[in-house]
Amino acid sequence: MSLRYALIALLTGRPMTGYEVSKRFGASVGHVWHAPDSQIYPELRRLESEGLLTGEDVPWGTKARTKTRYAVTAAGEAAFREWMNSPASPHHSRDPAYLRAAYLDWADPMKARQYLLSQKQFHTERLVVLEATRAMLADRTHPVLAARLESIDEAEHERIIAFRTYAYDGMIARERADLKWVEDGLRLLAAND
Amino acid sequence: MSLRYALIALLTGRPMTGYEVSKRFGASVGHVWHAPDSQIYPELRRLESEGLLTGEDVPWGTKARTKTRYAVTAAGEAAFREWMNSPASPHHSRDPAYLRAAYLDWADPMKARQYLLSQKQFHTERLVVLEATRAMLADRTHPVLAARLESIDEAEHERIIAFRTYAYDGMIARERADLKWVEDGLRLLAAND
DNA sequence: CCAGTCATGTAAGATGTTACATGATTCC
DNA sequence: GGAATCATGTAACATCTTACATGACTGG
Repeated sequence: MSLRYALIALLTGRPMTGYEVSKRFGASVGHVWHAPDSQIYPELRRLESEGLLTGEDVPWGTKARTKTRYAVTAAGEAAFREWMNSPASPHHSRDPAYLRAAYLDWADPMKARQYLLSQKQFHTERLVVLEATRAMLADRTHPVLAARLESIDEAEHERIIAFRTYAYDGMIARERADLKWVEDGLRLLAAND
Repeated sequence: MSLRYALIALLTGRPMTGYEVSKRFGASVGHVWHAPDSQIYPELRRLESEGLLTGEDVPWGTKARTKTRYAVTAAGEAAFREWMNSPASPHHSRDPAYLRAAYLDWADPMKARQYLLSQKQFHTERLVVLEATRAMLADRTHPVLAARLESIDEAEHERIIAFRTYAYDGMIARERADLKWVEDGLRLLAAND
């Protein structure tokens, strides 16, 4: 259910084609919510059919080819606002990392170490990307944020930026906690073998 | 795909009926991996049909009623070990909390505050439960862990407990980070309104 | 002219959620 | 006798993953 709101949220920044949306989901939005193309295109169509987005055919290339540029409608903004104001259902996290960690005694120590090292690399890389994105939000060089700010009263800019960076602060804090945890795991393995 | 390994992992502690498994998923295992009854019972049957578990009918009550007690087979242990040794696919976290946080400017400030307060309560309560469970693992009063240890050479006990508590340390650290983040959010809201 | 990007999906299957459904047993 | 617990699901639907599929356009 969150995918649709992630899509609307993104498109409040500025209108985009499905392809652009899909690229964004591989980058900044993807940090917050991941989805593959095969979910994005159909969901955009569904949102359009429900009147939360408009799909405008714009010419592309030399021939009579077109691409669809989606924009949020007033109804879409209202639906998003309503979702934002609705109470959140408790979120069950289901992270296989904890399951593996708890039963690491069942793994070959070599493989366990390899696993933790790959986790370490994953978190390290993700941390770099998150921090870079947060910096782009803070200094307003983030393209979608910049587009969004243009359509908004300047008095509100600071507030919007504060919330966007706040979300990244949470993700960054979590990554740091996870990274430290993985490093503890490597020490634990080393101590045991 | 992880549900089945969570089930096998739990049952390596000791044999259980579907009902006991389901209760455990509402408690300690549930911290690591959540699943409702409607997933648990069919999956246990599937695992039995694949030979990873055995289902033994044991009498229950006075009449000819029976319940099924599941136990891990050698094949089940092998499959679990194999999974533990396989490289982990990158895990895409999809936490609606970050999506909401990033767009908190769209919410009514009152509702945003209520939302964050409910998040705070959720994390606080979860933290208490996680710490209590971790303590029970550390002092070996956790029933499933205790049962598991009985069937295992004492030289290995420390190692097993270390990994079980290590998993909880990760979840606890994450909860603490999330809690701090939520509190920052409340301060941010207060500063803005 | 060829590689990379832009553009848009379908289809099948796995997984997870929500709601509903039923009855025995045990303990007070 | 009644409430809580034990026991076990089905059914419908939503969501997500994985694999496959196609072709035009752009820049070097």
